[in-house]
Amino acid sequence: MDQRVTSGPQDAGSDSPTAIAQWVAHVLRERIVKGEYAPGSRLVERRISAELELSRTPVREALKLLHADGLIAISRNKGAQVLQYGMDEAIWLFDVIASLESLAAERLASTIAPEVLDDLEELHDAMLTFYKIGNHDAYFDTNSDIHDFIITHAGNPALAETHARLIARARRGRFLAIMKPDRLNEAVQEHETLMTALRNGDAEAAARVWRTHLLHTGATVARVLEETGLPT
Amino acid sequence: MDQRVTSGPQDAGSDSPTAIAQWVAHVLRERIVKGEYAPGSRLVERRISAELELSRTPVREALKLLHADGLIAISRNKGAQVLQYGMDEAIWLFDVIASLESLAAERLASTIAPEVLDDLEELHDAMLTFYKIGNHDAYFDTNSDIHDFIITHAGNPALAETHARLIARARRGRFLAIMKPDRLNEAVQEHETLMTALRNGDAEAAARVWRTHLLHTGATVARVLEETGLPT
DNA sequence: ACCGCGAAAATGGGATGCCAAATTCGAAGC
DNA sequence: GCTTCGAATTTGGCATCCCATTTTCGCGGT
Repeated sequence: MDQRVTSGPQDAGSDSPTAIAQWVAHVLRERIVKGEYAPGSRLVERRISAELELSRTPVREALKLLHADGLIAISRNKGAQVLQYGMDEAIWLFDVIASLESLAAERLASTIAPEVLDDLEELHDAMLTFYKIGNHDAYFDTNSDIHDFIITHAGNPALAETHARLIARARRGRFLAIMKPDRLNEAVQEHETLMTALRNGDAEAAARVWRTHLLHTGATVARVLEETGLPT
Repeated sequence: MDQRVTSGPQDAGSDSPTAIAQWVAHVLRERIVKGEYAPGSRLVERRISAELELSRTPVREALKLLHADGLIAISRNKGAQVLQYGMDEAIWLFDVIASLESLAAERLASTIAPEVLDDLEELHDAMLTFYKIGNHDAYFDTNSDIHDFIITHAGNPALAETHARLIARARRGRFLAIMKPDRLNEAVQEHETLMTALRNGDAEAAARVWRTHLLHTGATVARVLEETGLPT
């Protein structure tokens, strides 16, 4: 297999430090998220270095990054192994994400400036449009943008960092779980409720609906994980 | 090479992989938390390797760990730098920690087994005793044990990991902030309220009081940071 | 056939050398 | 005396080598 496709390490912002390691981490992360590396797969430093045609050092750093992301376990003479991902993991993960994004929504509701709200309204409208015309890819992308927007504009860097640490694992579930139409309707309604709360500056309502929204999403992911293949 | 120093890396559980890097990280983390390395200090790989008498590799890994802890920034040719820590950082941090521990308390309240509650009662009683006799060190240690206990027994590994990532920074503030007596009384009362909620299996009340408790703690830390030296 | 046992291979951790980029500092020019 | 430019130094990133430990696997004994 040759992942050395039309985009080498140098494409990913060579100016930033440890750019190569981050590129390697990105490549491996995508493979794990997309299931190309099944849970339990062994990621051997020397094999990956040979495949990507670089030394073990950046690969090793990349594996540490994936470990920090919670995607792999690293043991001494067994290589890095892709962690299992099932119902329990999804529930646990979204429980935490729900708390964090709820906090973000709460803080955002009480501090949001009109022009920031306008930007969010635009994203929201775009999402609604994609929803109505049935463009699922664009819908999900815009949906992710909205969630990121809320986290980013909550004004809490520590919150943003903590959240960022968890999204890789969340994406892992979302990739398997193409939301069902019924859940989709509910999700859109929850988004609508959040917007109302933000417009009214109702922090408590924003926090509540957003936590519920994410817990529902987690439950949906867990359900899909249960229905499809049971890893482990 | 033989890096055998008094109280060297091999003391910290040589069985686990990357034991040396973790030992180095521990050493440096303590120095940062205790203010031995002031904010803005430069942590140079080669200098630390020389001082600890080992090669740059484990030191480099340790620096990555501290970076993941949010204690330092790493830039290409300037060495790792200790991040600032002031009011804002403390508020941000405890906002997130409050959300996480609140979730833990909520989940624990609805699932706690009687024998687990008994263990927690013991910790709680011990803390009250230390409080009454004025043993502040033991009080704070037991207090930390209680917080850890709640996180650990909430039954959510993702939550525990996420929380663990943040405590290093929290300790940084707590080291500067020896709580004031008035806040201490309030804190003890909040602990008492939590225990009541847990005994009654009242998840909502447990979540509410525990979040309040941690937000108060964060505010106290911020206040002390404001009163003492203003870094930045 | 089956069970040990030991050698060989696999594998991650650590040490070290080299390189590129950035910072520093002194000398030259104004 | 002040500014500017360039060379030397500093410093982290990457490559490569060696080592300890674990795993694997084949051979020999029972």
